[in-house]
Amino acid sequence: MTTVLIVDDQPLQRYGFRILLESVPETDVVGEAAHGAEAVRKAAELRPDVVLMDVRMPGMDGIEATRRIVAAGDRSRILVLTTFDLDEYVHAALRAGASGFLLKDARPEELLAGIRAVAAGDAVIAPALTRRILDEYARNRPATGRDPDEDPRLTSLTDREREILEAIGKGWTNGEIAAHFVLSESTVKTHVGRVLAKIGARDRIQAVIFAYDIGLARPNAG
Amino acid sequence: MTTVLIVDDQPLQRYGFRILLESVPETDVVGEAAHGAEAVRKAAELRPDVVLMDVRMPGMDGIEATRRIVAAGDRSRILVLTTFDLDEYVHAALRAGASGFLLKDARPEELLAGIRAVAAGDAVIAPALTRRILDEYARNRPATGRDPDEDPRLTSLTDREREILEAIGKGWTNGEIAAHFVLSESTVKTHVGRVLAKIGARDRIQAVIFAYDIGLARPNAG
DNA sequence: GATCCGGTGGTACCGCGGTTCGATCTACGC
DNA sequence: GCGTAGATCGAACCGCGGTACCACCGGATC
Repeated sequence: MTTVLIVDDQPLQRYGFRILLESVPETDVVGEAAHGAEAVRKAAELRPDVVLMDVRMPGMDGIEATRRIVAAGDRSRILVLTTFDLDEYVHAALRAGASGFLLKDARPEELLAGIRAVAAGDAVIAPALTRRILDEYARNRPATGRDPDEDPRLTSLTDREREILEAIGKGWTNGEIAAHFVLSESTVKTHVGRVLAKIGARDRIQAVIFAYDIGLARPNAG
Repeated sequence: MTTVLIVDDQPLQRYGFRILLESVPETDVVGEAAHGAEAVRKAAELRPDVVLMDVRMPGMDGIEATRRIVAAGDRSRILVLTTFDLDEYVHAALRAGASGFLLKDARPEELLAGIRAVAAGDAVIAPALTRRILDEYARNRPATGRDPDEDPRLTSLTDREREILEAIGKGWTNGEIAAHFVLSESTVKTHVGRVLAKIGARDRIQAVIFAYDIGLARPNAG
């Protein structure tokens, strides 16, 4: 049984959520809140498994409320809901510690599945938003300051050589690189040799260090 | 109607997917491939809306195949499927240009929903994986405030071995390490061998990466 | 057609890296 | 005194890494 706190400034909207959640046996609505401050208070008091959080609310908005609930250390998971898929909302909500972000035009089953996932400790994001987040993520992870592309020693590398350098940075042997890119080991050696020459490294170990220094490789904590 | 190309080296797995996809009216299986190379060829030939791509395959794997199909500029969307939720796979697949990443233990409805989303240009990720991606995305790199001393794999090292590991992290050769500490190269080799064994690295390159991961070595910007 | 570049592939060679055997020496604890 | 752990050194061995040199192909450019 998953306990849920519904946070939305519109009574009708809260009513709709309540009806939906009470129509299935696995969720139990333990409270409602009409604005951020009330949400923070009730979250601390009711300790729900999941908080369904609207973004736009008078007074304290859903983002700030999310931040405070997360900061309070309660184990409640926050599932943010909004009508608008503005990037700022998504960014802010996730930064604030939300476990999920769905649009209000989601189908009922999607919302229920989202609550299930969030309650289980997983995360959900509306597919339409996932696209944009992934684009950013795949493009070498968010904003860590330095952009590898800017390094002059990298601009001289061809696309393939850059891929090879990344592989070296992962600690792969020539054989592993060959297997991964489906090349012969000879070809890999040729590429590696050119990479080393271009970036001014005497061996692949210096190349690994180079990759970390310019941010092409990143420490993998934990 | 969404056209789908099924890529998996296991015929039984392909069969299962085909049965599932043919059980609903909205998807149409237009082809199958048993390995990466065939996938690339058939994707170019059949131009499916969605490619269901297995990761682990003999010869060219799913990651490389994804990269090539995306690079070819076909509008096919790739939905990567795997049994293992290794971060390495997820990273690689997304960087390769996949639009989605699901685990094979997904329920049939989830897979169908994923195909729907991907075909619509959205992206999907298994909730269990989304959690980790968001963690990385949301916390904008927490300044690696890790203390090397805390790592249990380091406590087993003697003082000398720890010095050696630091030297390895700097990219020094055995000869350079010997010169710096005024030792014979044989001794350095002995130490290095023990360090590798203790931290579980197969060669000094893995040791360098290890040193960066635990914060013993730090990227040197510029 | 000629040329250049990037990617791919092969052979041959050599040295470093890593392992596996040893071995001696010191410091410390029982 | 004895045992142990750590540091030091050596010989021999093998494989991977790196270099040198050459070759072929496809596409872009001249």
